[in-house]
Amino acid sequence: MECERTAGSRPRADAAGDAAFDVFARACPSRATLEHVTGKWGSLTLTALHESGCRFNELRRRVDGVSEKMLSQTLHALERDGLVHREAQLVNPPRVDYRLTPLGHAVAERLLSLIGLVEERMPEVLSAREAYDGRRA
Amino acid sequence: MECERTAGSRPRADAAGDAAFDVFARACPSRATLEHVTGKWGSLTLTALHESGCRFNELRRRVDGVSEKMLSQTLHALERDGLVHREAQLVNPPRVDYRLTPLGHAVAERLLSLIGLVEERMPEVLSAREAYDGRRA
DNA sequence: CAGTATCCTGCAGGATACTG
DNA sequence: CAGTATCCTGCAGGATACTG
Repeated sequence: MECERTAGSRPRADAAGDAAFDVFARACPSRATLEHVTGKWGSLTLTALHESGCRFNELRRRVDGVSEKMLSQTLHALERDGLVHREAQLVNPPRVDYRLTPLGHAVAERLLSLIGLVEERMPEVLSAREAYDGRRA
Repeated sequence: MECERTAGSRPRADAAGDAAFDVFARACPSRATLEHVTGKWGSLTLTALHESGCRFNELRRRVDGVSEKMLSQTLHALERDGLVHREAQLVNPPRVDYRLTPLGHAVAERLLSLIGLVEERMPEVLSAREAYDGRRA
């Protein structure tokens, strides 16, 4: 599943006369998934669900600051990519549980490894920032 | 360097009367670095420089689709965070070389590990998408 | 409870022009 | 070559209201 990960790489429209054809749609599909995973709400949702599955409103509380709209949208994207499993019980009031799929857990682990590294090394980052700002002031 | 990673978590302004004080500035600083690293241009720049350091315009060619403005902005953010080292030679025409710092390489490796996983497992993602779209159509 | 539907706006980031 | 400065616009995403 290797392909150009470059974002703007627009494969030239070699079939002529298809001006309306969305060349971006042909861009590497893994980029979209990566954006779902690393985006602000996606990464927070993934790490929250990595701890344990839960219901919609509980998730809203765990992912502090997320709106209903964005959480719903994020969950749909992650479910569509096969990272999140949604299980709705047909009861009243409705009860819907979300949890990560095995793939979702695997992705969350790599993501947490990256996050962990950055957090560990924040002292270095912070002093680099001071040095950088000092050079300009 | 552990702290709440939740994005909207706004520590309540406990010191009264500082309405103008930017509470967001107190949010976890690692989140900003994470966004520089995982953002569209940040991730592309990091992986490009991980292969080898290079000059500005060479980098522009490697990171296909990036504008001068965004590449410049991205490099400043990564340099400020201590992930990229910038070395300018005072010659004419100017020559500036960019390369990753040791921290930059460490971060790039974890990032590439995440990207690699997602690319490996794209067949699963793609079939999950088909299933999801099928359920709705 | 678990969402969807609308409206609206700030700002990321593209296009373009200019510079040491 | 290696950038900076301006202008401008699409759209991510917040606020608000509504629903099965």
